[in-house]
Amino acid sequence: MKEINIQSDKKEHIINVAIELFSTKGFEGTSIRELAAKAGVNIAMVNYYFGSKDKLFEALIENKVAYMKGKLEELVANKSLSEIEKIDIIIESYVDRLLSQPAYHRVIHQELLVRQRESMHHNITSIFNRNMEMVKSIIDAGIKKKVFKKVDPELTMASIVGTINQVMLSKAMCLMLIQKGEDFDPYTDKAFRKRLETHLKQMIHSYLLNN
Amino acid sequence: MKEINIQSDKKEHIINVAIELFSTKGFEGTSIRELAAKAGVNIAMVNYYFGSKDKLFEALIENKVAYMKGKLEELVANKSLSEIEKIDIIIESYVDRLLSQPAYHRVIHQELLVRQRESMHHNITSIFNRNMEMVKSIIDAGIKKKVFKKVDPELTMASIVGTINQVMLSKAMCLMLIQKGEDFDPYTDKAFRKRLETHLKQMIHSYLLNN
DNA sequence: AAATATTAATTAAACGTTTGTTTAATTCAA
DNA sequence: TTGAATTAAACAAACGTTTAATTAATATTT
Repeated sequence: MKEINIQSDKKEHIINVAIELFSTKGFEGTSIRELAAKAGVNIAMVNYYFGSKDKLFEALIENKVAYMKGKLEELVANKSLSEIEKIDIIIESYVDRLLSQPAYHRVIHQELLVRQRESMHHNITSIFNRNMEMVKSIIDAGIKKKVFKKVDPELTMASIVGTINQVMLSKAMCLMLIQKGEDFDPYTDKAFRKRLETHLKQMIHSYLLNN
Repeated sequence: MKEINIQSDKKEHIINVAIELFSTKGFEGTSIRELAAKAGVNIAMVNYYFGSKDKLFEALIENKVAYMKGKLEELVANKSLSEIEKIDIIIESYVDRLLSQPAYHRVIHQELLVRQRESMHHNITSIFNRNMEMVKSIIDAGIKKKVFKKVDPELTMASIVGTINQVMLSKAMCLMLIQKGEDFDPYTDKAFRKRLETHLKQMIHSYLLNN
């Protein structure tokens, strides 16, 4: 069984090590030598598999970006759910997605923050934009039905994602925020995930809902 | 008049060029040669003034970090303002501070995201922590007086800062968010600033206030 | 089934650049 | 004339990448 897709396994292993290193040292701050050493492969293997350091980075992004692709479209089209239920599901899935892959999302976050590789920057923003359109259409529908107040749909989206991103920004800051010791890991802790979900739902509910 | 503090002027000029470059290319992604060229000085001048690239970065951070230092303490102690008025002032000053220096705060943001220079990371988080304590004390006071609901003070802070950070993350994404063209600059536009302030105040009001 | 040929995976070494930093000489200002 | 400011050149180290040789695995032929 081990023999099946050895190359893919090794490629994926390199990608996973790269995510870990890029997330804490940045793309430019990580050398191929360091990456190869930590992954336990020869320096030349990275270029052998991916062609270049830049292409490794592209492969890293595309490897996981498809995740949750059609899910939002399904959710919007679903007619058996109310608008606020849809918003709740979005909050839950965003929290789940970001907290379960903190290193990967920190890499994406970096790429959004700097503008070194313009095409990749564009890829990420356009994906985010599509998600934004979906959320906006849900909020607009809620406003039309007068179950939602006349809020700012775009900035509401920014508040949901921004709150989670703020917590994901730095483990050290997150620990300060929730007053825990260094050994505590907020991103795997179930109770913290629940706390974040509850806060977001309550805040967004009181902002969106009439009465 | 020009002759007064030529060195400080030049140091500050280098710092300002560095902020611009670091914010779009990252610290590791910016070379001293590129920085010197853009600042119109010799390569050796950077080390002559700051000692090293790392120390330039430290100087860059400390140069502006003191800004708004005591203001929050004053605000908390002020007895002629209600809790919600204090929160509003905090929102206004955060929006103002972040939007008027987008490049600088993107550099800080990067340094929080990666953990290359541990001591600087620690400096930034501890400053943020002090601010957080202040906001928390205001919210706690509001809860005690029963003008605020029993909310999550820490995550409320995360929502305020996180919303602004989300908008500051990428100009391209911000433009998508607010559906404007490439030539529009959201960070200098007064109307956008007002829009962000209004959204934050309304959201936080409906979350915090009883009735 | 064994031997051979072919392709893929892996390696150590070297490549030319670029990096941050330093030197030693020169210009400028007090 | 003294000290600071500025320069061009050189430094070693680290960078991403390539090469050429070797080992391992797969396919083909006897």
